[in-house]
Amino acid sequence: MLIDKQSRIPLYEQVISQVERGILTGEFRADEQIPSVRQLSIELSVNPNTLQKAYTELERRGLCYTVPGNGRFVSKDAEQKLRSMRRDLIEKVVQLARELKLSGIGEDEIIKAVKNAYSEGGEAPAINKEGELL
Amino acid sequence: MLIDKQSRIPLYEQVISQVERGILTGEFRADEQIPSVRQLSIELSVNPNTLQKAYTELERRGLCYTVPGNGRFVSKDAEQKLRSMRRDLIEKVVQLARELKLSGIGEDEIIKAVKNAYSEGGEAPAINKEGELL
DNA sequence: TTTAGTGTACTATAATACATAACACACCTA
DNA sequence: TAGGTGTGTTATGTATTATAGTACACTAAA
Repeated sequence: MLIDKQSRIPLYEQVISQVERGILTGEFRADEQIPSVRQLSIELSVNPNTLQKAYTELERRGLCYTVPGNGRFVSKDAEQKLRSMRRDLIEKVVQLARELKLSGIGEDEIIKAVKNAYSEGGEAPAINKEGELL
Repeated sequence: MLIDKQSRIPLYEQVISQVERGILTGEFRADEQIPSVRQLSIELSVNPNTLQKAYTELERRGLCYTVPGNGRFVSKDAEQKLRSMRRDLIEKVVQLARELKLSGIGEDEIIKAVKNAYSEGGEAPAINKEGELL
């Protein structure tokens, strides 16, 4: 598990993403235990409460469950649920794009805006060697 | 000029990006005046101080200059400077990627991480209809 | 039973970051 | 002079994030 303490992304959100990524890649399988808040707090040098927040959210999403006094485990349908959730998000994007198209906004404009939005959040603008917006 | 007040990206950063985008697209040309802090504060319903912060940063980057009592204008070499700046950022990414490659980390892993990082910041995870990480 | 490891809950605090409000001042143009 | 520019300052409010510290209940294992 890797996190970036310099990032603008909150630590607990990074942890959520990392666990979700682990589920999708097969690193964390159904009914397998995920690292405890205390263990992970040491490994990442992060406050246990921060991890508690991340895990609570993962549980709210139905991706893991708790066995009191024992630990936290990946839900049986976690992977399926994750793929479903992400498909839904993609679908929303598609729907929005359709509306924008009807409004007369060009596809290039949308793509530029999206990539521009991404570049704003990070340090690597979407641009080629000639300095052109892609 | 469009901004998203719901975005995680600070308003002043959005303004910076929008002006830079305007310079790259030719909307703002060399020695042309850009909207004043007061004018834009009304247009966007944003506090003048927030815009002042954005414009100060643009000036620090050498992309515009101030004529006291008159207004703020695009630098002659703003477009060139912007393209150069963005080329440098791309180059940094390339350098970093080379180091990671030498460390034995696969290209796919880097790309996944980058796209994952982007998806963390927004609402549209980089993933296909099958729910696979791209 | 005891111990150690789990999750959970709560309060308080610190540290930032962001945005606004409300000024005052200097400068230039018309 | 009047009105528009930029600049600078101080104070305030708000939200978010992260930490510290503590306490409690549960379970597995020695």
